[in-house]
Formats: sequence, structure tokens, C-alpha cells
Amino acid sequence: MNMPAEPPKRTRRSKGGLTLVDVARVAGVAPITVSRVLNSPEKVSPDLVQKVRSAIERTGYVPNLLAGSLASTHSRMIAAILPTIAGSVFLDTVQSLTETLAAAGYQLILGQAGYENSREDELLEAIIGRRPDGIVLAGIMRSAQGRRRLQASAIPLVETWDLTPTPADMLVGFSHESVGEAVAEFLYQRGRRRVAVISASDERAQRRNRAFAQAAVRLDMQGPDGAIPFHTTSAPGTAAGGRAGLRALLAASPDIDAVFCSSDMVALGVLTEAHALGIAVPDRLAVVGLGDQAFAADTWPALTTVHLDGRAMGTIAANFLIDRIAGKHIPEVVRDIGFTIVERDSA
Amino acid sequence: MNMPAEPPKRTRRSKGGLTLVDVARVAGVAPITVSRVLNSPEKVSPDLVQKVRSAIERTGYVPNLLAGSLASTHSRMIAAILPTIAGSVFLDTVQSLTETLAAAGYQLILGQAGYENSREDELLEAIIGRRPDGIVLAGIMRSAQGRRRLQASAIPLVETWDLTPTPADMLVGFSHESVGEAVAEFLYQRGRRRVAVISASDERAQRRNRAFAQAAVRLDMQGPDGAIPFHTTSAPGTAAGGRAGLRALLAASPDIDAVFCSSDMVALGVLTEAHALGIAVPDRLAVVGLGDQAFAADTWPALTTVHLDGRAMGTIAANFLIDRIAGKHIPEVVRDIGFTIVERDSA
DNA sequence: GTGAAAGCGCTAACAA
DNA sequence: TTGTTAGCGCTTTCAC
Repeated sequence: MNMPAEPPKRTRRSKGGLTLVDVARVAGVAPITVSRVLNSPEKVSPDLVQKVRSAIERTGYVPNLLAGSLASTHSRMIAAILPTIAGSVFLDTVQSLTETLAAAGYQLILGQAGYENSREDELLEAIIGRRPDGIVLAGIMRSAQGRRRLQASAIPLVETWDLTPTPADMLVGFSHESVGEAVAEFLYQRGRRRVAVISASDERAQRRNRAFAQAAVRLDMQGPDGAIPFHTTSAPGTAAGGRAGLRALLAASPDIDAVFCSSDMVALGVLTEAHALGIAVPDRLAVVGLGDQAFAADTWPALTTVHLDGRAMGTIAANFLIDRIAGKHIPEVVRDIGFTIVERDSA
Repeated sequence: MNMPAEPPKRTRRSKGGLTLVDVARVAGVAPITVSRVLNSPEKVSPDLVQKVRSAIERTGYVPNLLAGSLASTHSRMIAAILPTIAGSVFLDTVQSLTETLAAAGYQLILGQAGYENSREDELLEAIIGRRPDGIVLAGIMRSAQGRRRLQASAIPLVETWDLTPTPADMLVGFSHESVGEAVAEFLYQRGRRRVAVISASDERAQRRNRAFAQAAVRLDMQGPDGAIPFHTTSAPGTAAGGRAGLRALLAASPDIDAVFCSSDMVALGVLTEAHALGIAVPDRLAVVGLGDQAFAADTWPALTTVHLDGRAMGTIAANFLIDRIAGKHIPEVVRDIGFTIVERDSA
């Protein structure tokens, strides 16, 4: 017999887990049939589907999606990149994103970029390396380096919570400049004439504030020195930052009659400090928040704030990605969802 | 020449992306050398490292971690399973978890189970299918089915925010029963004699409340009917739920002098409603929150609450997993991090 | 220190 | 409808 020498066996520890091949053996079918039962059961005859399902049941098999992703180049994962999680205004967006994506069979992977973008490059590499089918960004990718990487990766991308004439890909948000201007005009109409700002230091807030200040000056609501009193705290904004901010503003400009805050949390702190200082809201001081978080209607007094539909942005971003991945044409890849000022009792 | 017939070429669309083989070709080394430069550069001579790094740089190569995970059976992903994201008390935990894990090269994948656990089985399958190196659960896995699946998967698991005599694997949390009892005793010592509860309906809250009620009855703080007035809202607790709760409680039991709330958000709503009703806090009504969220020190009056160290739980959970994955022996896989009552002005 | 060969567990492409 | 074959892009194992 002309038997070739058996080559030395190299065996790898396959981690012992059940595989699709095991299930196929149990069901008495080819591996691909098991794969089809899992991914497109309509292409398999009912009795084989039945057999395979029963084999899966009995063995407790859980498909290895990593292997499936590698073979199919669809990971069914979507990455969300946020500055932070705790205290973030993006959580409603993440929540609705997760829900909409889960319903379509996608899982979310989370990246925290920090507000300083120090680890941005590392983070992008870690995320792109996992080959998500799509990426959602809280905000706009500002660094040219980051944009280049994302575009080179060719992964569908949705930027959110902002507008820009030069989106990297898809976009759903609102104009921070318009918000700033609208709040200034709102306060003017309510009779305020000495407005101030307490704001976190992030870039979006700064654009809001600039537009607010310009409109305020145009409406002659600046201080005697021609400027709009300003207090900056670190991002994300907190109630403590709001309290400290109000104290600082009043020390420098005791005659202010309105404060525009960069978030509802900051506004909550301002309400508290006003209370502590015996300053009547809204009589002596109007307070406007941003975000219309769930608690905004239930502060004392109820917070007048800018309603931003975080859930809608999450849902729209998710659907943008789902459609794009499905190869559907998306007619309008930039969506301005606008905002509204919700007038309650604090202004 | 005895040339074998060329077999028909089946080509798959390799999605065009750069691979490690391309980089190897550019650098003039074997693929495995590129792999080593990426994963254990200390095993490669400095000049080859240099050559390979330069090739990576020039080509813009991003390693496919999916393929790496499949080959190595280490995904460098950790899954976190939460009831919800928006309004959740677990966000500090998720934040510190993400930070600690990112520093060790792990990425977080997020699963939302919902408070009703309706999609739990699906979710577990989606998560286990991605072969994370570890799983962190917000709370305890209660369903026997879920525990079985997790244990069958053999993935290291940390349950958090609770204590149980029968952890599925590792555990870091605190005793909700002790919290309930401690708050009852705290209120007793502060002279309160008619205590009430406003609580979300989740299972942890219910155990807290039961212990609170038992201690309260023991201390003779029950109402004339022998019961502790109770109001339940849906989970997660909100300020609106707190307001409605206080109104309902006062309608039924006008003589209550203290309220224990299931979260700081609920307590914020209670403070607001008390203000609206002209009820002095703490003089006529003491309010105690739970969680010591960032804003708790900055409500009016400042909220007395139970401090729970969410960040610590995240860090400890992350380190449990990192150590376990590294094969280190963890001497103490159950950790009670306790709690403290932070006395401020509301009680 | 470097490399060749053989998979990891799955699915796309093709064939029957 | 079902199956066969050949990878997906990487790392492990073994050899030098």
C-alpha cells in the first residue's frame, strides 16, 4: 500500500465549545444547513428546519457571531462614541439607539472619548478594528485626523446633536447657533435686559454662547461694559457648577436678570443657589436650561428650557444606519430636527 | 511538463480591505512577524519592529480584531447588561467600568435588558454569541434559565449592586436590606415617628422597602392602621413619580413626617412637590434619597441620602474580570462595599 | 528571533 | 432544496 507518511498532527485547543459542525452532526445534515436555519430558515425545508432546531435546543448551541462576522463581513454591531456616560445629555439618544438597533438585530458597542479627545486615536483604532457595521458619534468629528480615519474605514457614520455644512457622512442634529439666538430673543421678549451665561466648556456650548451673546448685544442686553457676563465650568455641566457659576456672576455683575445655562443640570444648580441667596426666580432672575431632561418639569420653579429631542436623534440615526447597511438609498442624509423653547415657570 | 489542471477559481470578495498579509509584504517579513509586532513586540528584534511599524503607518492598516478574536479565543470585549440607560443609577458604574477596561485594552458592549426582562433570553444569546471575555450585570441574574445559560457559557461574570448568598460567579455590591433598615433607624434617631416610602417597583427596591418597613414597625413608626404608607412608581424612578407619590401619600396619610425615596431623582420630585404644597422640609417632612448622585448636594434643601459608590463597583468589577482573565487567583470573589448615610439638610 | 503550516467557526460561491 | 469547497484575517503550534 502506498500510504503517504501521515503529517505530524498539530492540534489547537478549540476551547471545547460546541460548534455548528457538532450541531450538524447531531441533526444529520451539512453544516451549511445549520447556518441557513439560523440565518435564512425560509431557504430550508420545514422538516430540516425542525430537525436542526431540535438539535440546537438539545445541545444548547450558541452560534459564534465572531466567526460569522469574519466570514460574512457583517458584524451586526454598531459603535457609539460619546464624550462621557455619567452626566451626559446623550443618554436618551443612546437609549433609543440601542432599542431601535436591538430590534433590528444589532448590538451596541460603546466608546468613551472624553471631552478632551486625548485618547481619540486609540479609541478609533479599537472601534474600527472591531469592524462595526456603523458608527454613531455624539457630536461632530472635528479632528481632521479622525475624519480621515473614519472615511478611510468606509464604515457608515452618523454624526448627531449638531449641524455642519461639511458632514463626514450622515447627520442628524440641530443648530446650536439658532438655539443661542432663539434663547436671547426669548429672554428679550420676556422683558429681560441684563442677560448672562453659565456654560460648560465644550465646543458646542461655545458656539451656542457666541450666538447668544451676539443676539443679546444686538438686542442691547449687554452689561455697562458692553459685554455679556459669562461663567464657564468644565464639561459635562453639573449642578455644583451652576451654583458656583451663579455666585461668581452675581459677584461680578449684581444686576443681571437672566441666566442661560448650558444644561438642565446646571440650571438646577442655579435654581438652588438662587434659593439659597434669596433671589426670586423668575421675578428677579430668569433661568433657562437646555435639554428638557425628564426632571426639568419637576424642579421648583419648573424649568423653562430648550427641548431637544434626544430620543428622536437616536431613532433617526439608527434608521439611517439600518437603511444604509441594507443598501437602501437614503434621500436626505442630513436632518435638522430643530428645537423648541418650553416655557415653564423659571423664565 | 506535468502541470495539474488549474482548479476553477472561486473568489470571495475580501471586502478590499488591507490585511496583515499586505503589511507583511510591504515590510518584507512573514505575516506572523507583523502579528508579533502588534501583540508582543518584545519578541521581535528592534529593526524588524521598526520596519513593520513603518509599513503599518504608510499603509494605514487597522488590524481586524474580529479575526484575531476568532483565532485567539480572546475577544477583548466585556459586556455590560443594564435594565435601561436613560435615568439609570448605574451610569457611574458603567463609566468607571469603561475607563478601567479601556486602560486594559477592553471594549464595552452594552445590552439593555429592560426592567421586565422580556427580551432577556434573546439578549443573552446575542451577547454570549459575541464571546465577550467577561460580563458585568447591573444587579443579580434572577432567572434560573439565565443563570444556567451564563454558567454554561463559562464566561467570567460579575454581578453588581446587590448581595446574595448564591452568586453565579463574582459579586460586588451592598445589602439593600441593610440600607432599608439603616434608613429607618436614622429617621428614628432624628425624631421621626410616621415614616413613608416612595419607591420604584424594581426588585431591589422592594427588598429595601421591606427591610425599612420591618425596622420601622419595630421602632413603632407605623401609622394608626399598623402599616407603613407606601407609594410605588414604575422603574426607573423619576422626579415626576416622586411628586405624584408625595401627593398620593399625603392624601392618604396627612400625618407622615418622613419619606424614604428609592432614588435621588424621586427625592428631587418630592422636594419640589413639598415646596409647591408649602410643606417645610425638613421641619415638617424629612426626605431621604438613595444613590448620592452628583446633584444631591445641590438641591434645596440639600438632600440627605444614602451614598452608594457606583464608581467603586465599576472599578472593582473591571479588576475582577481583568484578573480572572489573566488567570490570577482572586481570593475574595464577593465584595460588600457597604454604604453610608450622608446627612445634609433634608432630613 | 523568525517563519511555515494549520486551523479558529463560520458563510459565500458554486455545483448538483 | 441541499451539499461541497474554499476561504474570511488572524494566531497557535511547531520547526529552525
